[in-house]
Amino acid sequence: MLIGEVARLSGVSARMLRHYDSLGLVRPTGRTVGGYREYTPEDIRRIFHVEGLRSLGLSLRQIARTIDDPGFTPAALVGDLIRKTEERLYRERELLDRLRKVDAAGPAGWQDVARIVELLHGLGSRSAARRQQAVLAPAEHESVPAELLAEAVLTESDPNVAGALRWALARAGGDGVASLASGMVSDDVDVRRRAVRALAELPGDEATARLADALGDTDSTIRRHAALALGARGETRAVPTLVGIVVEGPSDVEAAELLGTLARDATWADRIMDALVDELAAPTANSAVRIRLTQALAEMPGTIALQTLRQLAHDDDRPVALIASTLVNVLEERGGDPDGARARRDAGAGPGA
Amino acid sequence: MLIGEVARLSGVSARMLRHYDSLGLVRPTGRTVGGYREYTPEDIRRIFHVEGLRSLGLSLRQIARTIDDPGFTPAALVGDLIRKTEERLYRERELLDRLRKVDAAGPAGWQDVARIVELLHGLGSRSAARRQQAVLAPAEHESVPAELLAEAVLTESDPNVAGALRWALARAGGDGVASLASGMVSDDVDVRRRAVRALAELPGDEATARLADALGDTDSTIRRHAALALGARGETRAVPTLVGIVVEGPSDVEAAELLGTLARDATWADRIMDALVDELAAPTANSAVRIRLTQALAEMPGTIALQTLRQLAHDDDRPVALIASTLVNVLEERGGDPDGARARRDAGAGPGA
DNA sequence: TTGCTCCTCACGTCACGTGAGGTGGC
DNA sequence: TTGCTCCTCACGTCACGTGAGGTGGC
Repeated sequence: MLIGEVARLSGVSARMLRHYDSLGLVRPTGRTVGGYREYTPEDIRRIFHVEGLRSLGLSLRQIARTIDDPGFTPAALVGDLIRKTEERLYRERELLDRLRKVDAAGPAGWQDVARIVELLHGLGSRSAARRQQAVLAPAEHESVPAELLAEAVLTESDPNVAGALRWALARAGGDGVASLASGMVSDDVDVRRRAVRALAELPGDEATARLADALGDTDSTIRRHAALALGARGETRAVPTLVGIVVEGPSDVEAAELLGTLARDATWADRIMDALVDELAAPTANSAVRIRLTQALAEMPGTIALQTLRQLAHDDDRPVALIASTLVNVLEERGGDPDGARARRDAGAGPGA
Repeated sequence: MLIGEVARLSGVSARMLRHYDSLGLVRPTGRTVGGYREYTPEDIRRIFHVEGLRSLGLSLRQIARTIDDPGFTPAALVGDLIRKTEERLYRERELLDRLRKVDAAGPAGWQDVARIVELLHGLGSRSAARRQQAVLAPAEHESVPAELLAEAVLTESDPNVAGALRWALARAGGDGVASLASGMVSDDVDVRRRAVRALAELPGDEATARLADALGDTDSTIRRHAALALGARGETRAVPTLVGIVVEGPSDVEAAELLGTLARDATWADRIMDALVDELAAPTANSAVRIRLTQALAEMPGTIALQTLRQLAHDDDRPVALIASTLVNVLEERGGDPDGARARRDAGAGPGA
């Protein structure tokens, strides 16, 4: 069979068949009188053998060795090819990830592209200092794609870098909310915690809505961050969780202050007072809890908590009674002072003490 | 800054920096009196810009265009790079899959490797005829890795090719059981059906154990195949499912014959009779079901079903009574004929009719 | 004078595609 | 004689590494 027909049959170009010949990989058994290569069926089988090995990624030189060198067994080389392929696969995946991030950022020109790549490179560094630098380096006028920052903040474990990322994200406006929202549904509680902290620093209704969702999270730290951020935005949805924070302890002062501010609305003043009084009467409330609740009462605006504090001044729990009576004195002295903060401080005991 | 220091700083070899220069990509702003390239900080920024674009897979020529041609915007090229990368990724995955299959087959020499690749290629063909040919082609003496056949049988939708694969798998011995077992836990019911049919044709205790597991499958077709195969192996575990097959209809004749064979064991004869009689009395049993059960009684060895059939000859359901009385006559004539099959055939009515 | 750095020029890599220029068989 | 197939030789691809042979600055 002449080279053209063999090429058609095997799918290997005539050029490559001549190349195989010159390398000694597949030498046609005969030649015609005119010098044409003549392939026997056995030669053709050999071509398919070679193509089979090539489809595994062997180079022509390696295939030549498989034929010439009987000691060259498959085991080691196949293992090596697997490792090499896995590595290429990994690099291709990384490349694709980078390309997709660049594409998503919608760069206007190649200068933008290079900047995004540089940022990605910096954010991907194993050194926290480099990551920090990558976040802080871009000049004022350079717009950094918020999505990239959002994605980075979800995986950043270093607190300083995370802080820088949240700061940069907030400065970039509300664009990262969608990415953070996807972090809020992660199975990884750490990712959700990072997401809620970043959302807390983002402006806008969209961020507020996500924070409201976070009030239903299974993790108490996440609920706490969400409630404090919502409270600071005047969102009364956070009230039950804020009361819970006062009960539990961590961030109770901040929560109490926010409850005081929210209680300037008359409707909510009643509800908040009711909630605090309920918690004071709860059978599970120990002394420390009741002290925190008493101190929180002092944050209520005007004198709406005065009546309750007077009753607490006669409480069976001595520390509670002492703090309550001090707060009563201060409140009575000040009269209608709408800001209870000074009153509480004057009561002497720090919160949670 | 001279080229050596730039190379150290940027990680780009001096050779490549000279190459960039010759391509016009990054021309150092100056030269020393001695002719040494001198790079300014701006030149170095440019090098990083180029490296950034290179990390996205742009060729040096493409990067040159991004610099020279202001109309050459990122959008189209980045999209194109993404597509190309996805395609390479796909091909690398396919290659890795092939390599792993070859590795798992543990070929002794390169001839084996080439044969396995050829088999994989054939099995992966879109043409059913080619797949068929790939299964049937290997010569008698060539050992085909059973795992590959097992994996192929799990995805083969063409019934002829699937039959050829099961045949080849059975011929290859019990080696494919592990792969088929992994198919038995697939979420895809079709995969499990293919697996059970292949297991049914494999010899050995391991295959038997997997078939026994399949009796608990949620799919009735799978339970049926498993029970029929187990029954044929004399496995009494299949009895409840075999009785169920008689009730349901499809393959009832085969199930009845297997129950007859299993009933040669005295202990099981009682249990099988009890089960059939229970089903005859079940309130859900309609006429067709009771006809099938009656015919199954004729498969019981000796005359153990004679008493029950005599009662059924007076059944309120006319067709049941007719078939039962015919079967009674035949059984009485034949006396202790241990094989009930002839008796049932003599009763005239086909099963399920 | 001795290292060191730099210079230019040029070959090799690897699996091909694509000619150029020429020839054999119907 | 005209197409068609085949022949050999050789260049180009792409991003480099690695010399060879030579020179400038401490």
